[in-house]
Amino acid sequence: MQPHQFFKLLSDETRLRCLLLIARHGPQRVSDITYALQESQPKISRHLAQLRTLGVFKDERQGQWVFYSIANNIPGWCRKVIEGMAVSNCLQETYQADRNRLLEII
Amino acid sequence: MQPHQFFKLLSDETRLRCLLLIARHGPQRVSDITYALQESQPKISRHLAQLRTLGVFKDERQGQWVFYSIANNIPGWCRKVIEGMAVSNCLQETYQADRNRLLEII
DNA sequence: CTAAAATATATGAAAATCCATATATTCATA
DNA sequence: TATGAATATATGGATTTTCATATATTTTAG
Repeated sequence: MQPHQFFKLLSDETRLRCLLLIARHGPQRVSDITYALQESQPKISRHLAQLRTLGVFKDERQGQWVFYSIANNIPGWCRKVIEGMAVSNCLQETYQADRNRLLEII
Repeated sequence: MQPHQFFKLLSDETRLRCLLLIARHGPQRVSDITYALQESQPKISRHLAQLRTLGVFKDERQGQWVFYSIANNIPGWCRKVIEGMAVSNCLQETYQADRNRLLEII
């Protein structure tokens, strides 16, 4: 994965929201991410697929659900960026609201 | 500047090359960046303008030349990402070649 | 000193490409 | 069959790039 490709993933707010949610709260079902972000299911599915295709996420089916999580072999510099964001104070209401809705249901 | 906007800047390889060159070697003239990256002058000028418009770069005219450099008031989380990249081992031939061409001429 | 040429950078307009989204549908599992 | 997830297609819109040219500054010629 080239640096600019990784940053392109983070350049879409929906994908960034998915990533940060999972970075903070661990593996999540598509349906729960969809609810937390209040977006359509195909939209979420598409963005998760992009994150998976470039190797940032892995997916795992458990019965009727598919869980997405951060791939365990991502490059160190990616992990550093992700974790840097997760602890940063630059994240606004949107991200906080996502988290609150997720915590309602998990 | 919102996180996804900053990452969108880094999502274009030309902009990332400009940014990393300046992050490592300090303020540079447009013409020198153009030579280092071996791209057309208008192309470089437009990408530098984007980085400036969002507040990542500042520009300063010195006679006939315009120098671009990293703005001194960028958010800490941006600086962290930039410096993280600059010392990372993920940067490939392209970036190294840019640097070599720059060092030829400065 | 002034006018013209040369150099450096920016920009308007058009073309080409790329991206995100919506809707409808399909696939997979229970 | 019902639920959860993925995909196909169409579309609108944004982004990138190029070409030609404009603007600004410096240098050179007269």
